[in-house]
Amino acid sequence: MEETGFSLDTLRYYERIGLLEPINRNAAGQRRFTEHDLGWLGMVRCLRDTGMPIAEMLRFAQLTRDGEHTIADRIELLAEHDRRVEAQVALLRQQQTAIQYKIDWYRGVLSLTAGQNESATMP
Amino acid sequence: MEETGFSLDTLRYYERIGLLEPINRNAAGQRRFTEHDLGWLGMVRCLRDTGMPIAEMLRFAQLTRDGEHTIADRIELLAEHDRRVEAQVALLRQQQTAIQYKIDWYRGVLSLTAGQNESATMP
DNA sequence: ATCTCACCTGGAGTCGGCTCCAGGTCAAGG
DNA sequence: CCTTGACCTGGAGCCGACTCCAGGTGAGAT
Repeated sequence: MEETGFSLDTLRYYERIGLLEPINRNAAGQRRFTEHDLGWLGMVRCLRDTGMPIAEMLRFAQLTRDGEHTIADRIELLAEHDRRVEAQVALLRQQQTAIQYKIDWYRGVLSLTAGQNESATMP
Repeated sequence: MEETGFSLDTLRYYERIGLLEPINRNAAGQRRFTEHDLGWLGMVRCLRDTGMPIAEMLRFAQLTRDGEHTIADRIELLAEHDRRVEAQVALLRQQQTAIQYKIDWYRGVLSLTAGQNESATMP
């Protein structure tokens, strides 16, 4: 199995549920991914890793299958997802700040405690 | 139920699994969250929303229960999580760029098609 | 006084997203 | 020629994180 970045089982699963159109097989019935498949898988990876649920990816897949006249819909779908990603990043940044603040706070406690030990162990 | 940002069921679940220490009750047996509880819940929200699995939050909760001598461990845990969040944000940004690129590409197709229609509808 | 209603409990169910299993098929290497 | 190993299939199982259910309780409104 070529390194698509997904496990074989996951690829089979994606094909089963229709997120991938039926993959071509060689004489022995084994999947042979085309460049086209790999391109689509790249898209899937991108959407999945940015948190798009499978149900929505299925909708996107359906739109791409339905032809050129769905392009406006596809743009809308992606643009909305893009907005969600934007929001997600903003929230992550904010929460990261809180985590870092907490770490710094702990560091403060730690240096105070070290100070205490210092004076306690140096009478 | 006060707005902790979690559903009542989720709060009960968190208490059951030990992510929250047992919550004080009023005479009727209903939960009354203290400021301390709310502070901890804020932390939980922060960690959860940045993708920390419950198992790791449980570990963090255990460390805080175990007292001051675990502070170095807590710093380490949070610092490592912080690194993961950093990586997550970087990846999201990258993938967002790909999504935006795709949107632009679709827009290009769309304007070409519109152009075609234009010339097609204007003989 | 009775009704509504928001909470309580333990336990079971759901959902998304995989992941594993048993049994079978080919192709190539020793 | 036989074994190994990577793939095939349909279907079942698993995991994390909730979410819902049935039956019950006490407090306040009508």
